[in-house]
Amino acid sequence: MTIKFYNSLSRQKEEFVPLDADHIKIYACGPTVYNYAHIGNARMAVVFDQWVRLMKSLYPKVTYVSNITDVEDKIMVAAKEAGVPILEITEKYTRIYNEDMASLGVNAPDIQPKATEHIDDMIALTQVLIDKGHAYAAEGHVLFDVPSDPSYGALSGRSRDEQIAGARVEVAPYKRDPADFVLWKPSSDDQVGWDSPWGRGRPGWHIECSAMAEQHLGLPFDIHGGGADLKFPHHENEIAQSCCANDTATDPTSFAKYWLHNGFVTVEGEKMSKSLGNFLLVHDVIEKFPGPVLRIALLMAHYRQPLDWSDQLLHQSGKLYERIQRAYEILENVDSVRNVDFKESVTSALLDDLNTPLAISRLNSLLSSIFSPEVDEALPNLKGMLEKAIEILGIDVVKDNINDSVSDDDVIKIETLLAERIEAKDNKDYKRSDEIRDELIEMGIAIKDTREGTSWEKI
RNA sequence: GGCGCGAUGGCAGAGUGGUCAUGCAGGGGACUGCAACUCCCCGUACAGCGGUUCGAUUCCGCUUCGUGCCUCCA
Repeated sequence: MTIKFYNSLSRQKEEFVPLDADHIKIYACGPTVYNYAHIGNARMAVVFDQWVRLMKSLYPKVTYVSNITDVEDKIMVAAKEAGVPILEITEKYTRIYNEDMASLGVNAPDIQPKATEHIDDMIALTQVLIDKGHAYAAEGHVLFDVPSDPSYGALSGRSRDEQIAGARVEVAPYKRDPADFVLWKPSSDDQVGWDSPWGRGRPGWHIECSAMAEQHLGLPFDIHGGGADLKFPHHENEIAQSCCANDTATDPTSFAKYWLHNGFVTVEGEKMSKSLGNFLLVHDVIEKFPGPVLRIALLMAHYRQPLDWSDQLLHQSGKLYERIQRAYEILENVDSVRNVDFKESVTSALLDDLNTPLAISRLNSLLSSIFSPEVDEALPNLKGMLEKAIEILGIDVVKDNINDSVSDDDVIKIETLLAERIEAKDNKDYKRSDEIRDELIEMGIAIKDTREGTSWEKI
């Protein structure tokens, strides 16, 4: 019952050994809230929700922290464009993010800290770095002194020389070293800012996660995660800040022991990103597809692999979701028995670096067994296995209440037509019965004949 | 330019040194008046070239192609 995963820091698959098996601590970098979340943002949320579900099924206590970045230059731009206060933007999109993720079956993090509520912590951490000679103030900025960190580059596997060679941005004149990054920057009067020992300003991006992770989890903690594009520079810089502040710069694991990174969602092979403009908003997609279908789609590929978003992916996910719903209908009056064959279970697939594609294939076999059980006596066990699988995969199986949206008048009309159709069928007047079916389809109603009679459903 | 990842049947996507992935799509059949659902059957997939091996899709090397990070990005 041990978890294995690919640790980005060691670049190999390892067995997860908790720092404290009685309390697992996980941090994952959350979104910057200035717009609707796109599918790529959702992948991060679903992947780490999946990790946390697995962890919570194995350990007595798990604390999952995932932040909201609510101070950032892009937010300031968005607020200015909309002509509203920053808070209005950040509150709106934080709420929408949480609602959208909930519709995908993502449980809220145990703690969801906001950057603006930790400015003091960031200032304090920045001061410590200055005091210890790892940071310096210059022209209202405070910069992290990268050459002062002997382990810098441990996560991303880059030497400083490589970065300089590849530097595509002009180096600010106040930087001592081109690789130095901002911990604190000055704000003009019309920009959001806080008072600090270095004047009125705002934090750089990386410092917030160092501050919030330490504040809420303590150091070191077990697992730190996020999207693969955060590995460098964001995560690299977090390690530098936290380890240097704690005089443990030579040991990158003194911040977080393991690092997990999810791959990207792509569209026609290219990364879905805001800059390319090829992104789809979760908010829009859930208008057309149930949340669980999106979640299944996001779990179709292994979390470290790219996931190509397409209509066919959604179609396939939708089919699986229908099969799950059908299985629940079949099992409606069966008592479940929780007695899982662990070796071949969905959970055991997840233990191996969160192999969701394998888990889904096992779910499919399970569904087949439910549709055609060797003996009916097997059903209670199968139901138990299904419930366990669905629970750990976070798939909300909701009975379609879509028929509720049909008006009472229409229901009467439908029932009348169905009664007429049964009569026609009894008289072997199949021409008439097919006509009735066509009429219903025109009304947007699909029917199906079962042993128990005819059921109908809004399309 | 530096560092990294990937290449599996029409599509998606696991996995393995030597017998099965799985799903979607497609074809055939069973069931049903017909549909739908469900069930059964059907495709000699592992980029190319070398090497290691009794044996490689799986290990090693090279080539080609694709893609990611190095700039805000999950």
